[in-house]
Amino acid sequence: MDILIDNKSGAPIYDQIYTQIKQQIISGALAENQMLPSIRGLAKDLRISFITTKRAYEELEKEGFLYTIPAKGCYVAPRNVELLREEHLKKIEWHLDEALRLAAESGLSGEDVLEMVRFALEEQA
Amino acid sequence: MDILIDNKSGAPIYDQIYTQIKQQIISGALAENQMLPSIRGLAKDLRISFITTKRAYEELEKEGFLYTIPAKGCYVAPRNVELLREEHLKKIEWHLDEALRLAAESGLSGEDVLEMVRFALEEQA
DNA sequence: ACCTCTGTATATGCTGAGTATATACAGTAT
DNA sequence: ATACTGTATATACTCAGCATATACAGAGGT
Repeated sequence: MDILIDNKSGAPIYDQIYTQIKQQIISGALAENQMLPSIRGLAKDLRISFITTKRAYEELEKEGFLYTIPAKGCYVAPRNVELLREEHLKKIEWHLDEALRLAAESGLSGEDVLEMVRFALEEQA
Repeated sequence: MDILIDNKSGAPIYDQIYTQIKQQIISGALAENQMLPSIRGLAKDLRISFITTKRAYEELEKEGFLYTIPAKGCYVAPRNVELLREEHLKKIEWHLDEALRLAAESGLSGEDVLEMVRFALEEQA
């Protein structure tokens, strides 16, 4: 497990850990159901509090990248389609929110936006 | 000039002022070169510090929505409002298209997306 | 049983960004 | 002169975010 903490990076430690592990899971460098380093072991390795590694793991678990068995360890979650769907949904929601925000700034109503969506749908078809 | 401050909204006061004036400029409710209420007058009106109204005006000026003549007043910047609206519209369309594209990839129907928009609209309100 | 490993839960200290403010200043107009 | 404009600087308060120590509870090998 190679995690590098860059103190100059400005990014929070827990976030650096979160990002690097997430990448390794997505890239397949970490196999499904493989055991991850313990939050305490990794913390000792990086010379930080284990609460910080725990936070990174919590974040990853919340997003479904790993699962935890108390008193045993943390494991890479089997990557399923649902997970990717969730990510997609978040992106879609973000785009819609952004569109609505801009619409509000331009004085457009929600109904106007709905109309634009219907129009775009017809275009597609 | 009708500005409403909602203390329960959670949004900062300066931001509420900023957003409402910006909206009125973009929508055309305020004409080009029209004089805006003085930061002090508006502040007195809203019963807040004039520093807060100043901050809203500063933000608007930084984005080019108004210009200031010291010791005289603040004025709506001459600006092709139509052009600005067009830019906004393009952005909105792009976001919607992007959302629809991702939705299609996830196997969501157009009606699903419409439902998401309606939901987001309720959330906003 | 015991010790040591695992993850969990709660409470604490610190820091920085964000928000709103008063007060003193300087230019314009009547 | 005075009554408006906007400007500049310094201050107080709050709150979210980050990292932490300490105390707890279950699993497993010696």
